[in-house]
Amino acid sequence: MVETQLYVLHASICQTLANPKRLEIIDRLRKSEMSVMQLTEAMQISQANLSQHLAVMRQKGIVKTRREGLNVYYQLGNPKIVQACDLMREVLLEHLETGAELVRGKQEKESIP
Amino acid sequence: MVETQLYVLHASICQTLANPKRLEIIDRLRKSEMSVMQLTEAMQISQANLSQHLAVMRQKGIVKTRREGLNVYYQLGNPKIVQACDLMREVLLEHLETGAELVRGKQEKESIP
DNA sequence: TTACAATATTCGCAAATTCTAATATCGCGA
DNA sequence: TCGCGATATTAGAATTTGCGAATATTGTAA
Repeated sequence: MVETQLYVLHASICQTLANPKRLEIIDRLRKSEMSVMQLTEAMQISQANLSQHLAVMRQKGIVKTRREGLNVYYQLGNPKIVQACDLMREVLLEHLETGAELVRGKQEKESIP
Repeated sequence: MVETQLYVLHASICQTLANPKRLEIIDRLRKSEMSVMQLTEAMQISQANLSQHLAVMRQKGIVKTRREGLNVYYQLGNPKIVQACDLMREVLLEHLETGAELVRGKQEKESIP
């Protein structure tokens, strides 16, 4: 089944977005491109770790790069990424509204009727 | 930082979508609601495992349930989920077009310039 | 060519995920 | 109440992921 392969690839895209630091990177890059150094300074994260996250996103086409001397500038690879992230954030916020527990550590499970 | 917490929650939504089986479930539910039994028969997966996946998605508000006698019917909890999935699939397909390696196991890394 | 700054990669380990097997719960009819 | 079908939960092993530490690469200027 070719469908199965698509789900696997699709899941790997989601997996790439499934990290708070990477989401913050995306959020910062939506305003403008940034160099690795700029990102390192803006975020609380080591340069090596940042570079790892960027590599993961690069391989999935989520960000793309432009070199300028010693610096490498990262930008979003596809505007649809931002749209998808915004949609997911809306889903999150709507879910928080109808059951405002999650915000402060209460992990009350959603019950079945 | 309240932002950080949001990124963590957002990442957990993405994590929930980061599984091929769960994406297939979402894809099946977009057409119509289905009972656990119907899903079990339609997908190649054990009932226990399916139930686990459904529980994960339930807790994140991605699916919701309706009971009818012994059967529990699942449906999507928010139409925006489908939109987000479609967008991510477009990103995936566009990325595959510009570098058609991934499809057949060649994991050539995206290089920096 | 050498040195240095910016960035990337590799390695090893703790923590998180996923799956199967086994068990539990829930609703209904006899 | 008892038994059964549908669904849910738990436990444990195997795999994957995230991160720090160390090291490598790349581009530039002296």
